[in-house]
Amino acid sequence: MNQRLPVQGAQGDLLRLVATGRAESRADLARLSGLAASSVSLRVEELIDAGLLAEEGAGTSRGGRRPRRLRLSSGAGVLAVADLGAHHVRLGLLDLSGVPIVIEERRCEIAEGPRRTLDRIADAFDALLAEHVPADVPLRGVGTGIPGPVDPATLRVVTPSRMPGWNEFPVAEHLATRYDLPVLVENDANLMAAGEARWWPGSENLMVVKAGTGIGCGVIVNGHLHRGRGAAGDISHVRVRSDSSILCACGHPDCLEAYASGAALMSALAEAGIEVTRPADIVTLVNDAVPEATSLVRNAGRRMGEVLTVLVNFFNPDVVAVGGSLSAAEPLLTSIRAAVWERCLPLATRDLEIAPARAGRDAALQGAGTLLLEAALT
Amino acid sequence: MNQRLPVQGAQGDLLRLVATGRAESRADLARLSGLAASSVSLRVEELIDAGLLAEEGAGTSRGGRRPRRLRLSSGAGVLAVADLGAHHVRLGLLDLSGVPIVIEERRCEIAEGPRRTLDRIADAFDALLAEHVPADVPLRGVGTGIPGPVDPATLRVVTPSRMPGWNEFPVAEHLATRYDLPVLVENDANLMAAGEARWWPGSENLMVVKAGTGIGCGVIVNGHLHRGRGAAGDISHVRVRSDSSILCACGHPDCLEAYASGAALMSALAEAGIEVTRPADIVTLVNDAVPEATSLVRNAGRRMGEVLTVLVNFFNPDVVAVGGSLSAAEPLLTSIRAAVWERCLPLATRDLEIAPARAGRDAALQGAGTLLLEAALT
DNA sequence: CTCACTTCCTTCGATTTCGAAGATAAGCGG
DNA sequence: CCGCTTATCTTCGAAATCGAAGGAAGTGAG
Repeated sequence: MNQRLPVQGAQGDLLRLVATGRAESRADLARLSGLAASSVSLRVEELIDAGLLAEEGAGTSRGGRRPRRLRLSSGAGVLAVADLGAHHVRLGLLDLSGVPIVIEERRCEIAEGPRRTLDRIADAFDALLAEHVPADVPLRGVGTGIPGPVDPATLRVVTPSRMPGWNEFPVAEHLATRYDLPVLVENDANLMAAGEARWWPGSENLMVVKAGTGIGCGVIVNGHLHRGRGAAGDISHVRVRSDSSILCACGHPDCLEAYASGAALMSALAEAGIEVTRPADIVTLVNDAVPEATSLVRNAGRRMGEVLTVLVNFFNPDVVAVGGSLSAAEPLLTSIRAAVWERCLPLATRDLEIAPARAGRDAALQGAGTLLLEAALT
Repeated sequence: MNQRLPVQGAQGDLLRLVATGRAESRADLARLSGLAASSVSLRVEELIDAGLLAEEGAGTSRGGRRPRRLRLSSGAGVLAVADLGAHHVRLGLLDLSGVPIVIEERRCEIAEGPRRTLDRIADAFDALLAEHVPADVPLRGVGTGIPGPVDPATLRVVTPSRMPGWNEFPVAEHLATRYDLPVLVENDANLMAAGEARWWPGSENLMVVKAGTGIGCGVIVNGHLHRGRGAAGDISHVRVRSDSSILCACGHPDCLEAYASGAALMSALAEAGIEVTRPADIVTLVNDAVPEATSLVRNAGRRMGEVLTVLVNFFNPDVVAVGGSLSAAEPLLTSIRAAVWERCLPLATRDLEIAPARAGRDAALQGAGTLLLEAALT
């Protein structure tokens, strides 16, 4: 039903390796795919004839003949991706290697419900396609990130906390009525993790924490997004050790989110008489050395670190990447690190890197691109 | 260097599918391996000629012709596996499908150091081989479980807590001097998890908790043992919420192990004037309805449940299997369940099964068999 | 019992993949 | 400039794999 890329057999694997940037030459492909060099040459030939791959000059020598560089042909197709937030949507077009063609941000109230929101996104896609993509370059896939849990089996939104009207809405089906293409619907933190993974080559196991208004987390195991039964990666409703007791929106007391999320920090600041409207404002306050803000952020980092301690011991990742708008506040990362180093097993922290996210603002869109390419090739 | 099984190419995959019990017929193999039915027939023919596979009667029809059942030939080889504890070792021989040929338990003090201990094990292997295996049936691999952390890169023991003389000892190298074969050295909880995984067909993501003298945990992700950087699965040194403060052997206060391990329960019972020597004795007390014991076990279960809550939200497994000698105490599982159901996200517990381990006492040996077969086929 | 249907397994020619050998194209040291 | 080394890529016969077709052996409905 879905119009997939016209590739068969081993071609898909080769195309994927080039698209994800892991391979740049026929020799790379032979090494990474496990195929014989001769077979690789044959398939690459076919892919070039089909207009999907292109040769582009020579790469740098590694001591012998220089490789002939391969890249995805710009006519191979584009992907339309979006990342939905509470009050805005970030969306754009990528080529098949995940490189942005155009990305923009629009206001968009998720509370307007799924139909209007999704139609707005689709309209925006159509406008961008008309403006930025030649008519003969095909759209190969459509994907969106959702700020709530998505059931991977049905691609529906399930029990979202701040998305009235979205519960059990069949997002993928709705988009599929407009696009006869592979459709991706995924939690936003998961997309961010998938996007971040490309920036940590060599690291197979990652935790990616999104510290923004809420606290999200995505998990990469063996280079692939781990979904579990659909809810994997949640860390925001872990109970933290505390003297006081705050009731979280989820109905349980003392969730991490109630202490360390951007939303929690903003209300704590309000109580101290400092009004802010976005988590990014907290970063500004910290940079301006407002003591209340710094202390709050440090506290949040320590609490997040205590939770991460458990998960680092258990999951033992290579990297914990911290992103989201709050992550720009230096003391956050410092406090997370301190808590994890102090409490974790030496074996677990031996080669662990706790670092700022590398993918930047478009991490989720890039992740959507990666996963969509996978879907279009399978 | 290591004498591997005389298989090449696709033969290994097919043999593995039969050995692990996932395939019983050529048709199964075709479905699971992705090979064409004709290719499967050819390879199976070769494996039968090589004496590795055997045909054995007919299976049950699924609505058409009955399949011709395949099993590993009994002459294909045996595996020698051991599971080392603090004061004893459980060891035996398995056929290549992991079915026990002979298993026995011997006293053995791990504190005697690695050389004497490992030589004892090897002597026991040799004796069992001489007695139970015809001389023309080859030994295909040797493996042992270690009650401490094992670095998967070097197969050495690293910073074990109750194994004097073992730190940094190259266990695999030492065994390899006696056996020119694939050698497996792995943490005991990991082996147990690998063994348990076979008993949960259809479940790809498992947590296996071993509640004995200590608290161990192994993780199966996508059907494979997750090692992380070598320390994955540790849950015993997570900080628990507590009014009091107990210093754990690891140097940190309030580790789960200090509250909920068999060792911790035994010393708590001793304080109440009830002397026991093994965690299994606690189970007896609980079954005899000794109130102190029941209350302690219930408390331990609750604490373990609180820790598992975090991990279930994060990892979102299909199954949490609870084994180890303490797991025979009913209230343990009940309290774990109660804590997890109460606090976890509905999406995470929707289809979650928290159940007693199924593999029984030989779980670790079976796991060693599974992993060794893998090693012998790669 | 017969007939339609399903599943299992094999046969055989077409296709794909492999791998050894060689051609091509660099870097490097004298 | 010239050999020596390294790496990339192609050629071509051998081997593995595929897939369509068909035979074998069962189930179930009428």
